[in-house]
Amino acid sequence: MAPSRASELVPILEQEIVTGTLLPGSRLDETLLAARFNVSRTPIRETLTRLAAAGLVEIRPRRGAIVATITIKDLMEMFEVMADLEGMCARLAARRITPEEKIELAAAQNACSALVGTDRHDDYYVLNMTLHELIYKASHNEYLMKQTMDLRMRLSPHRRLQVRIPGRLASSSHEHAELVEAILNGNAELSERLTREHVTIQGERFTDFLSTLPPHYLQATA
Amino acid sequence: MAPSRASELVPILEQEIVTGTLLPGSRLDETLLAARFNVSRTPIRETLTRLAAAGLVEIRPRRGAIVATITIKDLMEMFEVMADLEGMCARLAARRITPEEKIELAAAQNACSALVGTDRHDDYYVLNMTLHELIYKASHNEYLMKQTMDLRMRLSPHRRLQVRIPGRLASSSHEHAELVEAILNGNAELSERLTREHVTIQGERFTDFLSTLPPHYLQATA
DNA sequence: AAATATCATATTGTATACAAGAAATCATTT
DNA sequence: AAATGATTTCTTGTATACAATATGATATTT
Repeated sequence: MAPSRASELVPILEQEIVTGTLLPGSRLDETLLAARFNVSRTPIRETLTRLAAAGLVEIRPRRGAIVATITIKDLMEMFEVMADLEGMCARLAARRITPEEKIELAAAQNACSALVGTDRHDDYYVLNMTLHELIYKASHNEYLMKQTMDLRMRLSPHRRLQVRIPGRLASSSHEHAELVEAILNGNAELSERLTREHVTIQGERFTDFLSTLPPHYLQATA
Repeated sequence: MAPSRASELVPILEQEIVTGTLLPGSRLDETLLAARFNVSRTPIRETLTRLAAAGLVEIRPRRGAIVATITIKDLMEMFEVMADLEGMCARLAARRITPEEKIELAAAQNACSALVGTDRHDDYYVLNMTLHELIYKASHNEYLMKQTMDLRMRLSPHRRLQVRIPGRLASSSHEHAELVEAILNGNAELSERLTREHVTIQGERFTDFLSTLPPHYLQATA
């Protein structure tokens, strides 16, 4: 069955927004997009509607669509929820992880820690993502996994804001090691707590984070 | 600014799905809906796309839209996440509730408990909803509130399945009293735990719940 | 008679045409 | 020269027309 054009376009634009090729605030002109993909405006509109539902695009009535912007307030609220969702994943993973998944998780942790001290930040980013996704999966709750990955996707256009903190990679890796051990040991409470602390931006790190924000994040909600 | 026809139709169909006027599995014929609302198929399609993104409608490529069905597995997973989201709301509410919100919460709790022992189940349902929403609001995390209410909405077409358990109303009210007290006392950990236990279907109640399910919930994912 | 293949019908997905509202430009006034 | 108002242009939102696929009915074969 041939998929509709609209459903083919969703992941393309999604990717461009998530990776930052299309920056928050960019206008998404229906006619231009239609010309670019050689389709009419109809499937473009459907694509934009879907991306809007995922929170990646903002549709302002009669005023067109833009890549979703976000305020510092939104960002803080989403990180707060992200910490809990990931915490829940870890808690359930500690209870439900299978022997096969344990092996995968341990392998991912080793691959990750092997990159500490190197400058291969992009590789680390990918492996880090894999590690976290293995934990989501081990929760054996697909709905939770989807919600968590959706929020992660929605945050990702803004993620690079927090990558720059010096020494973060090393300490992050150490936190991972502890967490993976807790999950492998089946310690649900500890796994949840470690994850929340790992994801939460707290104390001085939070001030550092705020200071790196471009000013437009501080303006009021659109 | 005149809102678009599509955005007007979303809450109408949403309501009909949530209240069960449109039952899970019902076909949503574009032409029929267009005739019913005196619009063309275009805004109908946009409406259906939006409802699909919210999980209330299932769009099967080239095969039309139906009111979303759900399997027992989906239902269990969603309830599990719901327990955590509401727990998080309660935890944050205990920390952040304002004096004004405390007064509202106490009032809602009193109104709720006043109905225990009566047969006004519909009124109780509404007040119960209000009480829970006050807690969401007191979390002072709008994103969390929205996510929680979205999931609640998505579950509501299937909610009446669990209402029937005898004595549930009384014990539910007692749990509320404890919870409200914990929030008013600022006891975050206790508030979270009580909420999770309140929302989670466990032990014998779970078996009761399963036994009330119509058989089609047990079939494999579509 | 049951099963399969073929054809007709109906419904979805896309393109285009049209209508209505917002933004931009230009002229006019102070 | 700046500000305000009217007009034009451009973009979105809706309707309709067309194309492509799935469903259902009919006929044919075993």
